[in-house]
Amino acid sequence: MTRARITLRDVAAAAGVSVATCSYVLSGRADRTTPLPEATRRRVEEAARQLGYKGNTAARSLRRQRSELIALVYAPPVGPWLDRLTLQCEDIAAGHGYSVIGVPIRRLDRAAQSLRVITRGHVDGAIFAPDLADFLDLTAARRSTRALLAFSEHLEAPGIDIVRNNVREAVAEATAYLLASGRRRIAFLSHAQTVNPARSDRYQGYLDALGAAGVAIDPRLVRAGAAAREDAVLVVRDLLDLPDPPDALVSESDRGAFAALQAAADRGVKVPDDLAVIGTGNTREASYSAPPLTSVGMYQLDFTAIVEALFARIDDPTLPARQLSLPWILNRRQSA
Amino acid sequence: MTRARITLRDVAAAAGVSVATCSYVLSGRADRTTPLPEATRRRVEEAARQLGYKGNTAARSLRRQRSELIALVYAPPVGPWLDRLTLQCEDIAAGHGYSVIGVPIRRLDRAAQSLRVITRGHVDGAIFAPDLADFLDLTAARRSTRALLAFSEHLEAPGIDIVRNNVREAVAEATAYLLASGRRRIAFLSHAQTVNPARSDRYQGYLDALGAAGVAIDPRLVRAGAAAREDAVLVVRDLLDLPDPPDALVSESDRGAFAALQAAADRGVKVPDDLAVIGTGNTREASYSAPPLTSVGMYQLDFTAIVEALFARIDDPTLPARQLSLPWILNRRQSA
DNA sequence: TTGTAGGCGTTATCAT
DNA sequence: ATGATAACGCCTACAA
Repeated sequence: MTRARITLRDVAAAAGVSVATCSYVLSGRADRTTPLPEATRRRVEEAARQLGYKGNTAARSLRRQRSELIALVYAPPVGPWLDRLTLQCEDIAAGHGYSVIGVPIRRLDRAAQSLRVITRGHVDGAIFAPDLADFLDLTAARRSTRALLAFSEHLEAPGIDIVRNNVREAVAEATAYLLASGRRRIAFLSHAQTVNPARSDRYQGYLDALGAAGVAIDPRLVRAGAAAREDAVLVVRDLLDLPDPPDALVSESDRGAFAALQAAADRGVKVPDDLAVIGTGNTREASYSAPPLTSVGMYQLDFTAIVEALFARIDDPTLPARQLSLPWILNRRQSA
Repeated sequence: MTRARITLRDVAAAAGVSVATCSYVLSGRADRTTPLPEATRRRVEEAARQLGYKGNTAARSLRRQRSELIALVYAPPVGPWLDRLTLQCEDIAAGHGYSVIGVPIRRLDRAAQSLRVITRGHVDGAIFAPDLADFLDLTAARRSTRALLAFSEHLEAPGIDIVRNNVREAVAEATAYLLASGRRRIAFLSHAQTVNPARSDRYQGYLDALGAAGVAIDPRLVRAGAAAREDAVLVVRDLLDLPDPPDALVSESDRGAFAALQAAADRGVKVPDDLAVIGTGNTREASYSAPPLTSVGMYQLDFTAIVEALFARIDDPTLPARQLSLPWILNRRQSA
């Protein structure tokens, strides 16, 4: 119980060889010209197993200048796609001898604290999930790690690989889809306090589609302040009580869309017949709502190339920054 | 860009003092008998700032035999309570100079891989969220870290602090609540393949309450196989189609309870009038369903004592294992 | 085929 | 009041 930690030296003593040999056997990817004889290798492995040798990450990191750890930075709550990303990260990381840790950012105003794991040099690389990198100061992180990769629509930073989701185009496509099905009074629901065209790709996409179709924008149909679900319900009720209510609604979030479904039920408005609803994010709950929510977002993704890009940069941090693409799509369900 | 990492030696050179002094100024909590003169301290701090000195965690860990990192191990998807736990962990950890990392266990069969962060000695301590510790082999983890704390109903392991939630008692209370409101045909819905009384505290709680009230168990009302939501809907529809259908339902998960709400809607059965529904877990969605779901689970928690217990054990791993308690309660909403 | 030795960057224990 | 210096445990070029 109180027995000291087993070190390489202990193993070496037990196996009757030098620590160097043990190191070669147990963790050596050293390109030795000649491999060790089977007998020695076995003796060392046996001794290590018997003693329960665990190695010491700190010592190894110090020596190798690598922690063999990558971080996945994200903002809860998360949906299925982050699950997939994590799983794939772990697989690919394992292939490189790396482990993956999660860094949940609960509150943006404490991000710096959460990111200490990165800024203090605990990890060799980090992946930033969507809707995060644009609001974070990554300079400290960039200096203290070998590789950074961010899902972001706008960020451009030297030495950081970026993944674009083409959110604006996807929302435009969704809006166009509503227009194509004959809807003309399409509302837009934002979770921000005020709708700032300059800051919202989603709103821009909405505008793009209406503009392209030559449909005038009715400012009364553009509503903000739908951050909390309760507020969103009130906002949508208000929309439905207009003398000329919307016949469709695009929400900047799935949460707002769920609120719209609820408000519609409250008012006896049928979805999708009287009101088509499209959410954004394609969260897990979208499949479960009544009716299931049509939502713009990622789906069925293969993140392999992205994770490999991170490892490529870990191997060679001087690589030119790359832009990768992972377009959002319209996931059609029953609400529109 | 390619400039080498700044080390203490660089700072020392710049400040014109020794590395020892720098170490003391920059990170020394050593209880020196006498504090350093203000002038020296300032000179060092200035030099460090100018050079952008970051420190090296690996070296520090190696020397101090501490990583100043704790892990929070959990199984997604997560609800609000894990958010709270994380937030409180981060606060308390920060007070101890520690950072928190998340270790999501996506699949139990790969847990060992995910747990390498712990078994390889990257962290000084780890907290295991509920429904995890009982299915994991913690021996490797226990040996490679200073402190372990697990939310678990049954686990008893030397040197691991345990938090009990009293799940069985809470489900019994919920069932008793249904009985008290006059329900007699109370169904039980399990997400397991078969209902194994020996392994399910929730089912045990259900049995306890029925037994105490002298209500006979109708085996037809006990259903398993409700793991996926779609399956659960079918199971509940089947229940509702019985000649003598249930007037209440206790689900082993909130997911199953949502399915019950949906199945009830499909069949025109009113909740809670014709069918009272109680879920388990008190997940975030419980507040959002129609009607909002009454659910047994944790709520409004203060994890301070728990996290502090972990740090106490980090400070002194020889502490006797403690049992802490954090009872589940019945969170009443509208479905029962 | 195996061992020796130097060093990764810090911190702690002495000296000075 | 400050500075040498020896670990911490591991990896690897080089020597034997």
